[in-house]
Amino acid sequence: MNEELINQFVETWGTMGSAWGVNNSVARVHGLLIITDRPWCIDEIVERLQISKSNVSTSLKELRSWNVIRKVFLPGDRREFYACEPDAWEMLFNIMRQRKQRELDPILASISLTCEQAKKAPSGIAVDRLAQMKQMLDVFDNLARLALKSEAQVKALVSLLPNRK
Amino acid sequence: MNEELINQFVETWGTMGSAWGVNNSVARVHGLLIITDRPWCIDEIVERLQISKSNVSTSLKELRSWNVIRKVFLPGDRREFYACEPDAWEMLFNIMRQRKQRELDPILASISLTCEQAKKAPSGIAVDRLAQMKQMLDVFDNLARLALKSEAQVKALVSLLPNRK
DNA sequence: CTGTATGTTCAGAACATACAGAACATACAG
DNA sequence: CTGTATGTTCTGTATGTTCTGAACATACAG
Repeated sequence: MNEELINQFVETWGTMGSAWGVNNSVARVHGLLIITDRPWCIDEIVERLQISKSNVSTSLKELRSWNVIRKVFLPGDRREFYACEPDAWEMLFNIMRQRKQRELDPILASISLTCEQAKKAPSGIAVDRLAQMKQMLDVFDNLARLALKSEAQVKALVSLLPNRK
Repeated sequence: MNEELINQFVETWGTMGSAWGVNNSVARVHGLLIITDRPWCIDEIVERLQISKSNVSTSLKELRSWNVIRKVFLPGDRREFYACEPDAWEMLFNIMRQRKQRELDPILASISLTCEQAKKAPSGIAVDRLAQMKQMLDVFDNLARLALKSEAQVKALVSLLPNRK
């Protein structure tokens, strides 16, 4: 078992999480499940990552809410194990779905409202600037919708992209 | 002057910032510059947003580092004014450029390294899972490269997207 | 039932971040 | 020069987040 490489990946994944607003512990647990590709139970994770059981429990709950891990029951074992979503793109889509819903949709609603009001208002504010922002967010919204509606096609499409030398 | 609508937008932009890992004050200042579309000096921002001068100064510095605002000198006024990048897409590209450089590139480098080592190693880790992750990050890298290399085309392309009803 | 294994929630400690105000730096007017 | 206007950096405090260990809940074996 190549402990050191696992650590490397887990810490990288943790760092990446931090950069994107995901708690470090949560991301490390996720990283562990990704890189080892086998089910882990809480106490094994506690032991492996040297963090408290409550922290692991909370992190797993968080990961479940993003639909990127699932419970696995091993026959003859009372403990609950967790394994990560096996398809990386599927994982990404699940995260996108959640983030769009939690973060993009409310913002878009709010900006649209402001935009509407601004058109009627006596003004003094940059109406077309505001419209530009709304338009940009709309584009994201549409891209996300398209991608999430046609997951298979997106997967196929990205595989056509030129590889960097 | 429509104070209330400005507040609405500024707070929304601040909230959005928080969701994407940008400090709330930084995002609010940015929002103010976006929505009013005219140059502001520090003390005006202090007065308008009711935050300290040091906070505004730091926030402006941060925004400058993302290349989304620029200094403006008004004739006959010693103060430094700031206005935001006038083109929303250009603003987005500038942010993408910075985030890619600061966050994606280092992660990609680290994962690539781990991936190489894993191929040679005695294993026990999920090599193909790791490769899948690397491949996904590569796709992002390529997409970002393409977009940033052909900004005009991207702007043209997104305008073709279907609008939501 | 009862005791043990397992998992979750809670409360406070440790840590990190954000912010205001003070101190400092700079540059210009007179 | 000197004093004032303007901006930046520093420092301590307040606020918020994360993490641990303990308390609590649940479920199963015997």
